[in-house]
Formats: sequence, C-alpha cells, structure tokens
Amino acid sequence: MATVKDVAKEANVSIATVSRVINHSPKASKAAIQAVTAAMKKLGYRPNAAARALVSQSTQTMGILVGDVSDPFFGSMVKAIDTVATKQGKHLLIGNGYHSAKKERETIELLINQGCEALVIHSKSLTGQELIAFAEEIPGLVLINRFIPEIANRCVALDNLKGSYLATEYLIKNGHKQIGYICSNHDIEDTEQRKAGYLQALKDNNLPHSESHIEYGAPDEEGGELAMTNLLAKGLPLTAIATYNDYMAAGALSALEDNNIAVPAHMSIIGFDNGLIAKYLHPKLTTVRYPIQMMAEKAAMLSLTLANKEEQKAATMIFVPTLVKRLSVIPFSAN
Amino acid sequence: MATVKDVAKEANVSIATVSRVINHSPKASKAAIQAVTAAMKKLGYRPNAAARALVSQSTQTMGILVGDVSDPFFGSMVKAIDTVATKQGKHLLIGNGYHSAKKERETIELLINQGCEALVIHSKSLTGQELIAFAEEIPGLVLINRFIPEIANRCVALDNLKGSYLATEYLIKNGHKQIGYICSNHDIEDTEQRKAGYLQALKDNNLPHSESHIEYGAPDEEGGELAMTNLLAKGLPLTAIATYNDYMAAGALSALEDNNIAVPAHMSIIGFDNGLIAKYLHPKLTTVRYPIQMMAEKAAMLSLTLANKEEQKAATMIFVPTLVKRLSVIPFSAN
DNA sequence: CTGTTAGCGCGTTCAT
DNA sequence: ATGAACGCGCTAACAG
Repeated sequence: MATVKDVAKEANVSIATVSRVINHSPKASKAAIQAVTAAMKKLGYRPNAAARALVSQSTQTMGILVGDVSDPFFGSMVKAIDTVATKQGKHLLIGNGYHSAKKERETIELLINQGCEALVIHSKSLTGQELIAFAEEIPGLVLINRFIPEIANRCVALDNLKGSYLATEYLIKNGHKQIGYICSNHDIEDTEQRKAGYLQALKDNNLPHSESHIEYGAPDEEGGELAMTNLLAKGLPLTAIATYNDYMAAGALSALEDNNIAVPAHMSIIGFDNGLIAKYLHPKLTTVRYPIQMMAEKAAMLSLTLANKEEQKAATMIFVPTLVKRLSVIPFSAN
Repeated sequence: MATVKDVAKEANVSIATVSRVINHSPKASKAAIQAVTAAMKKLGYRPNAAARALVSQSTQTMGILVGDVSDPFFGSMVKAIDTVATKQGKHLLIGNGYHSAKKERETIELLINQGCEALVIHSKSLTGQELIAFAEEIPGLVLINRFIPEIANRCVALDNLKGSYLATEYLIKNGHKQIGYICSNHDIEDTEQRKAGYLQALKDNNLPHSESHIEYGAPDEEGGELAMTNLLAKGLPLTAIATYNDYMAAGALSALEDNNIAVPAHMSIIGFDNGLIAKYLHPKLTTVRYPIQMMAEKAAMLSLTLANKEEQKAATMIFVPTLVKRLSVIPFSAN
C-alpha cells in the first residue's frame, strides 16, 4: 500500500505538500496539485484512515446499536440514520443487541472502543444506571426508543401510552365495548406503557376492564397466535382486540382464521407499529404509526450535534403516534 | 482520554508492560497485571483502536455493501454476516448502494479506504469490469448474489434460473397450462435468469409460451399490482402466475382481490425469495426459498478466509433454491 | 520479567 | 508556497 511518502517521492515534493493537496489546503500551487494528483493515481494511493484518525483524534464514525437488523423496524431505523450520517460524511459501525443485556453492553463498549464519537443506542435490556454512565462518558451518545429522565435531553422516544390509548379509543369510538388486549410478555417499559394506555382508555370511557381480557405472549406472530387462542378459550363476548404490535396482531389474525371468526366482520383488530407487514396482512391492518424513520433521523442529528459539542436547541423528543386506518377495524354491529 | 502512558505512570511500570497486560502476553508478572489492571480501571482506560490499527496494520473490520438495509432481505443478510463476523472478533462497517452505480462505487471505495480487509459486496449496478478491479485490489472481497466467471471463486450466488424453473414446473405439475409471468423491469441478471427459468420450464413441458403472458413492473408491490392488472386486461385464460419475487406476488394478490378473483381457487400464485412477508400474505404464499442467510454466512466466512490469505478449499458457491409449499397454489380444476 | 526505543501513516507547526 | 521535524497511541523488537 502506497503511503504519503511514496507519493511524495513520486511527485518530487515533500510529504507536507502531499498532505496539503489531499486535504485541499489553499496553500498549494497548481503545479504541486498536478504532480501529486498524478502520483496518487499512478500509485493507487489510498489515505490510511487509521493514521488519520490517530492524528486528528476523530474517526468520523457513527456507531449504532439495534435490537436485530433483520427486523424491518430496525432496518428502517438504520436506513434513516445512514441517510443523515452519510450526508455528514460519517461512516456507520453497527451492532446487534439481540435483546440481551450482555450483548448490548459488549456492543456499546465495542463501539466506544472503536472510537465512535456519535452513538445512537437502542437498548431495552440495560439498566438506566448503566446507560446514564455511558451517556456521561460519551457526549455524542443518544438513546432511541427509551426515555430516562436524568438524561432526558439525550433521549428520543415514543409516547407508547398515548399510542395504545389512541388505538383502544378508536375501537371504542367504533362502538366496541368488549375489547381484549394481546400483551407482550417481555419485561420492558413499552409493555407496561402500552398496556396502561389500553386500560386508561377503557377507564376514561367508563368501560369495564379486567385482567381476564388480557392475554400474554412473546411479541411475535407465535405469541400473538397463542394469546389469541387463549383469549378465545375463555369464551368472552369480545368484539375487538387491541394488540402490543403488528406481529402479534398477525398471529391473532391467524388464530381467528383457524377458528372461522371473520375479521373485521366478527372481530375488529388493531395493531401497533405500522411495520412493513401491516399492509400485507389480510385484511390490511389498521394500526398505530410508530414514526421510527423520523425519530431515527432526529436521533442521528442530535447525536452528531452533541458529538460536535455544539449547543443543541431544546426540542420535543417525545414523538406521538398516530392512527393508520386500514381494513381490520369496523364499527360494531349487534347482529 | 487516558493513554497507555497515563496507565503506565499510574501503575508505576513502563508502557511496554501496560501493552503486555492489555494483550495478555504470557511474559507479565502477576504483580504487573494487578497494578496495570487497577490503573486501567481507575483511569477508565480504553485502548485507542486507531493507534492499534495503525501499528498492527489491521482494522479488524469487515465491510458490507447491501442494497437497502430497510429491506428485510438485506436485513437477514446483514444479520448472518454479523453473526460470523462477531464470532471472529470483527466489527461491521455498513453501507447502502440503493441500486445506484454511483452510490455503490462510492460505498465500496469508502469501505476500502476505511481499511476493511474483508468485504462482502452486493452490487447489481456496477459492471463486472469494475468489480473485478476491486476484487483484484482487495483479496478479502467477496461478491454475494452475483456471479462473475473471471472471479468465480470470489462469488456466492443463487441459481436464479433453476428457482424460476422449479416454481413454474410446480405449477405445471399441478395441472396448470396457462401460466402467466410477472417480471421485474430492473435490468439486472436476476431478471433475465428468472424469466428464462420460467420460459425453459414451459418449453420442456411442451407448453406454449408467448410474450403476451408476461407483464413487467417494478420489483415491488406496486409493480406487481400493475403487472397483474395489465395481465388481467388481456383476458387470457390464465389459471396460474409465477412472479419475479414475493413483493410482486403480494401486489398481484391485491389486484386479484380487487377483481374478485379468488386465490388459489381461481388463480394459483407462486412467489420468489421466501421473504419475511410470504407467510403473512393471504393466502400464505407458496414460493421459492432464497437461502440468503446460508449464503451470507458462507460469503462472510469466505471473505474472512481470503482476507487472511489462507488457502480456501474450493466448494460450490452457487446455491440452489428450493420450493416452499404454502397455500397459494392448488391443482387446476376445470370448473 | 521489565524498560527503552523505533516507527506505523499522517497532519501540523515552524522555519525558510 | 514548501520542507523538516514532531507527535498522535500503540506494538514489537531488543537489551537488560
């Protein structure tokens, strides 16, 4: 691999001059630029990023921790971050947490050790304590999809409760009174917040609420199918179901189809996330929009600003979900 | 940021000793290990990756170029690569090509400049020439989902023709004789190969084949819907449709539903890829499995081996697709 | 077992 | 406008 030294020799100039033309310094003669450019091309010179990072104390790299890249939810997130990072000339180092505290911790450590000055972290398994510690160490660290009061200005999150409230309220407005809830069994904030939104909506509308209307499962298709099956087994007079997310809704749909219960004719269903699959389900799924791209963009920009030690004008970083009406919810009719 | 020098001072040893305990060198006394470890902890020392990379001439980083991370197909690919990379202690630098030659080229250059010694590249827009040049420059560069004869041992690809042949043949075996094809309008190898597989299967079974049975669209849901609509407009007596991929199949499904044509009762449909959405479609989509995880693993391992300048035992790197039978294809019946 | 030292490739003074 | 020289943080001889 050719170095500046080689290029300098080839161009009959000093390494300083080479460095200048590489970095487009104004103080470089036309002649020098010509000669050096030619030499670089001839030798196939590539600046050594490590050496650069070492001397300039900056890797120009943004690190990102997601749950699992193969989930399109995280895919969208990465894409949005990539867009803003690329625009700013930053590279992307990526790691998966796979919902394990150990893995999340290791990945964050890794990203820090690799010298990422900007960090967008999606961590559900680490404690607030631990994340706060990381945040204090790395000025450019931003948390996405999580809110920790002590470092509120470093968090970009969603109002989960409101989302679930919105969904349940929509069912209620459609005349449904017996509404079940398919809940995640993962012990994270989102689970509690979304469940709370469902309960709150019932209360605010003077509808009875009972634990028997709630079933739990893994936050995926299988979990949703299982939960729906269990819900059906109870023989409750349900006419609508709110769910933790679109995957569970998909599972519920399967269970209902297997039991010859038509959706939405005999059962309305509403999801959460408005993920990729929502529009492919049958019927197309009415759901709650999780504006993850927008949030990811915001998080990335915030991270870059913070890493740059610039002032950041305070702005709301709690996003609010909105309803996406499709075909899986219709008004309740007694017949 | 604390450096080895700081740690050395704190522990009352030389920087060499610090380096030794960091790298678990056998020649380091218990006492030294104790002292240095304590000092490192006290100072919150983190080894500087750039300095390390500079001196060791290795960044321990694997680069990967995908089309678009937000597509779960690429998500699965990245995940598989991440798994093998992590296991080998490599980090992941990622870039998106977004189906643009310019973007693909820039990203590859970027990954190389960042010092990735291993590279897994998914490029559909760059010419074979250009990719060959990159491959010659970087020993650890491996192409995925593309086959270039001149660098066959650097390619991990799928037998697209066979996949499409398999799909079409399956329809034929189910008694279908009037089979349409929904084709991509992207000008890449895959398009031609899959279309060729469809035509070949018809020929081999002495079935008539005609351009009128083929419609084109973008390789996504909208494109599939459009193509299906156009196909319907021709009034052909089709009883089955093979498609370029699952997304187009999903679009076709929508178009058919809008036109009250029941699937599979009155029209059988088969997809390609066995992507995430296949099992969520209604009816669940019969399709062709694209073993992308397996291929990505293979590509990552190959890349690492090559980057390590080890011998690589020749092995088949053209994967063969298989049928995934679900509910969107049933035997043809005249009524 | 430990310390001293050179140098990885590059950006950046400071002279000239 | 240009070049010589230093140092970024670390590893790897080498000498002790």
